[in-house]
Amino acid sequence: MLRISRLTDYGTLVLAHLPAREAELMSAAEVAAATGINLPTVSKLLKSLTKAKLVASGRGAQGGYRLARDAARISAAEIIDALEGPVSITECSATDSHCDLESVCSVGNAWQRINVAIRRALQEINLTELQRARAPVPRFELAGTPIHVERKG
Amino acid sequence: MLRISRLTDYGTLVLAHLPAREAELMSAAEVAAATGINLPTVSKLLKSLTKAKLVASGRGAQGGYRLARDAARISAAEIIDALEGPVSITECSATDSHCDLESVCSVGNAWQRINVAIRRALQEINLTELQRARAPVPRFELAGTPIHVERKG
DNA sequence: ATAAAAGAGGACTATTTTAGTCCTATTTGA
DNA sequence: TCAAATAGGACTAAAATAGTCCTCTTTTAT
Repeated sequence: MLRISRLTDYGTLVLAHLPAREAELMSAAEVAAATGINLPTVSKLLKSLTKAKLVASGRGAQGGYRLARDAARISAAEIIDALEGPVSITECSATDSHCDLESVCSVGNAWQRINVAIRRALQEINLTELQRARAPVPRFELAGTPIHVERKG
Repeated sequence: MLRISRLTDYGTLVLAHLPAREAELMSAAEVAAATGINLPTVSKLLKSLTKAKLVASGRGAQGGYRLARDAARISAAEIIDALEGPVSITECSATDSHCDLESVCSVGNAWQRINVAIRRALQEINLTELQRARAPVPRFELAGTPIHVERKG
C-alpha cells in the first residue's frame, strides 16, 4: 500500500549522488557506477528528471547531469511527480472524473483529502533530508494529535 | 502517486455501507446492490475484511456481514492493511532486507521513515471520518511546520 | 431429513502497470 | 569529422492487480 515505485526509489538515489547546481557535470555512466544501478535505467531516470527540471543536463562530449537547484529546494513530492506523474491516491480522485459509483459513493473524496494532506507533507520534505540517512525522524500532526514517529530498529 | 489500489477504495465503500456492530446482518448480494459493485468482487472484499476482523460474518441462510466494531474504531491504516497487506512505501523497507544497493544507498531508509509517519497518521483516521464526505479537512504537521490543507474545489 | 441460502476458501485468468532494454537522432568538444 | 554524450521514444518482459468461478461448509426453514 501507499507505495512508491522502485524506479522512484532509484531516482532518489540517483539524485542523491548528483553534483550540486554549479558543479561539474557527471555523465550517466558515472552515476551508474556510483549508485550501482544499470546504466540504461539510470539513463532513463535522468531523462525524466531532466524533463521535470529537477536536473540540468549538458549534451555532447563532456556532457552530463547535475542538480538544477539546491537539494534543499527539491521536494519529495516533486520527485514522485517527476517519476510517476501526478497520480493521486485513488483513481477517481486522480481524474477528478465521475465514476460509476458516484451516486452511491458516500466515501467520496475522503481518500482524496487524505491524499492531499500527504502530498502537502511530502512537499515539506526536501532532498537534503532524504540524503541524511539518519536525519531526525519526521513528526506528523493530524487533526490536532501530535504523533511522534520512532526509528524502526 | 502514493496510490491505494482500486479494491481498497471499493473496500472502504463496502465498509461504509455495512450495518453497525449490533445490527442485523446484510448479505453480500445486498451490499453489492447498495454499492453498485459486482457481487463477486464485493464477496471477495468481504471475505478479506472478515479475515482481518474488521467485519463479522454469519454463515448459512440469513447469514451476512456487519462491522465487527464501531466505525470509530476502524482506522484507515487497518483497512489498507486488510486489503493490501502491510506493504511499505518502498520495497527494501518492506522486507527490511539487504538490497544490492545497500552499501551505496545514502538514501537508505528516508522513504521508510516517511512511510512510518504516514502510516501513523493513517491510524488516526477512522471509518466514521471516511464516511463523512465533507468532514473537516485533515491537518498534517511535519517537522514542526503546521500545514493546513484546504478543500479542493 | 433435506433443500436452499449464504459465507469460506482458494484456484485461475485476464488485464494493467511497471521495469527494463534498445535503437536512432542530435549535440558538442577535441 | 569522429567520438562522447544526451534526447526521445519504441518495444519486450515481468510482476502486480483485478476479476471470475468452483467447490465446500454452515445454518435456517420446511
